[in-house]
Amino acid sequence: MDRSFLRRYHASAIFHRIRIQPDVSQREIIERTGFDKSTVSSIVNEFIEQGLVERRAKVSASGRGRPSEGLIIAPGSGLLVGVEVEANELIFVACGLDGAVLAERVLPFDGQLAGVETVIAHGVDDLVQMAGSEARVLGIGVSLPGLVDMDGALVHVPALGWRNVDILDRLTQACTAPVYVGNDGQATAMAENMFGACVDLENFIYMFSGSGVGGGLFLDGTIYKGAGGLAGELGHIKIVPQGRFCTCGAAGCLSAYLSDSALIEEISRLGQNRPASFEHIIDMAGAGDPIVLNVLDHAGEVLGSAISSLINIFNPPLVLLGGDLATAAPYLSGAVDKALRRLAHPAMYKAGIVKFAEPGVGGPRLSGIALALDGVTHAAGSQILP
Amino acid sequence: MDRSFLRRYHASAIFHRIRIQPDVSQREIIERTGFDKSTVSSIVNEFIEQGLVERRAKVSASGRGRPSEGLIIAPGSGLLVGVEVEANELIFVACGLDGAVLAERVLPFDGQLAGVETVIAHGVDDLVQMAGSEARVLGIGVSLPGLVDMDGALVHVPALGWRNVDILDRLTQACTAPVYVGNDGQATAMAENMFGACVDLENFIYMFSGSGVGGGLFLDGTIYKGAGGLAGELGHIKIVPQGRFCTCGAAGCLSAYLSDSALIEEISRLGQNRPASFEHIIDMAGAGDPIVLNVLDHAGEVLGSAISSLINIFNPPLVLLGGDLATAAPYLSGAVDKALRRLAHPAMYKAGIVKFAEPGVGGPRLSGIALALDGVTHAAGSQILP
DNA sequence: GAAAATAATCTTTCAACAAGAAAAAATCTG
DNA sequence: CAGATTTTTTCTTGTTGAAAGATTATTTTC
Repeated sequence: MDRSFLRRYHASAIFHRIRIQPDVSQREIIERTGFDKSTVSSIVNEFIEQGLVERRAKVSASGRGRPSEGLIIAPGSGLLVGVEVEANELIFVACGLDGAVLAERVLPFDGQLAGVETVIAHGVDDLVQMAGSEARVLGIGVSLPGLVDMDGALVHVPALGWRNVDILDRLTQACTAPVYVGNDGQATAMAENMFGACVDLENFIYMFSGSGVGGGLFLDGTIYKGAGGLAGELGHIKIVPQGRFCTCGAAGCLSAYLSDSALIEEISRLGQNRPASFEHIIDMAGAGDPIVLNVLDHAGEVLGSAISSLINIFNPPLVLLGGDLATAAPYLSGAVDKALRRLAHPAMYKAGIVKFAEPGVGGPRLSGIALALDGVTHAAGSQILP
Repeated sequence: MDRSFLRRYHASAIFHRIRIQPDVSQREIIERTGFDKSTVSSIVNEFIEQGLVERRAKVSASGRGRPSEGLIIAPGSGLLVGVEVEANELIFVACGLDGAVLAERVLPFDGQLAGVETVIAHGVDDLVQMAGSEARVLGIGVSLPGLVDMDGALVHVPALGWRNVDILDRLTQACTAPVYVGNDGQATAMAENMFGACVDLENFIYMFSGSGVGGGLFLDGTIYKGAGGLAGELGHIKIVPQGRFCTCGAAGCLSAYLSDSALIEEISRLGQNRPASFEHIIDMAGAGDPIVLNVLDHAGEVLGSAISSLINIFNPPLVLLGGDLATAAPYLSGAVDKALRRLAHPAMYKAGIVKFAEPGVGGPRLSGIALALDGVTHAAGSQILP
């Protein structure tokens, strides 16, 4: 820990406070963070000099005394690009440092490993054109549906069959701005903390489903990565001894009961209609298909059991469920709640501790942006914050 | 984070470095921690002035140049007392700040809640007499076999039937030295990090069994307590859907398959001999009792499944198994290893990632001491470190 | 218009790290 | 054996950055 650690810590906290609470005054920052007024004043002025933060008169004439001045992240002070790599598409999002979305684009993706870095680099360039901002691209965050180690290498992407790809190196070569990569579960958890349902929460567990089941552990204010960077593989919690086989090679994993393909398999095994996709399952459930409803109910039970383990392990104030879990919320939540009441430790379970994310809002689409913003504000060598 | 945060951080790191590596030189500290030589010199000298640290000429004349001076924690610089509360006994240990055990005593315990604080306070006083040290008692750490919240209140002790006891307040009233309380699993994990198998490990998961199954999560250099202080209840991970009933009220918990009483039940259900205790089980296993061996093998399988979940969740470099799990290691490890190879994610599983603690050594007996030392060196208001 | 209230800044002080010189204490070398 | 060399530790000086208090700025209230 070197000399300027405190300065960076304070600067980062103040920056994010302004970001998540636009129009805060210095006094509010002081109250909330407990930092000294001189510290806040000095750092805010440094930000303003850099052009990172702007002041504007507060609309609300609050009372007597000198009115406070609102602080906002200067909209044109920098550009972030987020890329979400999925099995069959690439989602590009461009944001200001304040997290305001400026442009968005989805490209189909064939899953070819050869040349991905070029495809992504071009996609980023095109999106920056579209965004039409003069601001410099400060960081590119790439969220990946697989295991990403501490060095930014992809260990394994089950959905695409990739193994041992030094994706960070490749992307850094191909792109002109600094690149930050990460696991999708971890990145989405970060996004939920930065922009979504978990702003101002110091501890929560995030879990999502889709082609697989993943998650992120947000502990004491940051993503917990574990010794190798791979922590948070919540889809491979064992829930049934000698249970169904999973893509990871093991048996009885949560993912083998909850992923889209697992649900599709189970529904087609029990009935005569094979759903073509997860959206189709939701349609069938909406139409009242009893087999689908039954399968989803059982999935909810299994999910509730896994969540109760997580609650007993982490004693979290919130477990947030996203991705297709959030989409299926109406058909899962009953069984989940029932399982939780039965299985979670009474001292750690409280009603409302498990929430479904708003489908489509905030989190997932911004997972790449979260990686970029985290990189830009925290990573060593980044020059954005003092 | 106030001004002296860095000083405290540095002082704490230097103190513990000297503690776990007696006879280090300043230069070694500098190399290991990366702190500046001035910082180390200044803090070490402050310690020496306080009488907390002593210098002594190093025996090994290493080479040419000025020989380094070895630093040790001054043996008489302070006394710590650790108390471990168990279902039927109280274990008292007195140590110096260096962790050297000076006295030890075990008292039978009737499990009565009324007056425990007095019993413990007297036990502490007697032990301090026995230790025969002039040093002042700097802290008393009390390790409790139940859920301890952030305020030091006991939420629930299943083995004793206690609920909602403000044990910290009571003990603080009864004792003359500062008291620190904690959950046994968390405290033992701390002890393993301070004195045992996990010195210098930043991340590991500790799990133990006995009258119940518990654990501690050591993440990024500290015990993770969760939002409410209750994190680490690894005994209540669900491993079997609709499984055996557990003392926590749920079903299918690991504890219901692995605790001493669960093993006793299972063995007596399958055979005609009911073991009187866990020690008896080990004797029977040693004698080659096929039923006992079979039950332990199955327990190992179940344990391996739970550990594989933990590995997939935390990506830890080590999972340490203590308590009666360590005692039963010869009869468990085969099944555990087999389950791990089958169930843990190949990217996160490495041979040797799961270890059994040395039975009786280090960890458990020092769990109270770990709480005391942690309190004395980290807690706000403690005046030992600057 | 003066007083009171509130927000932000400025000035001074102090703690703590940082860098380099110097001192201390040994070994090596000719 | 004397001086050179090496290594460890301390001392001196400089700089950063937070803490505290006074000051300034800007409003409302009376």
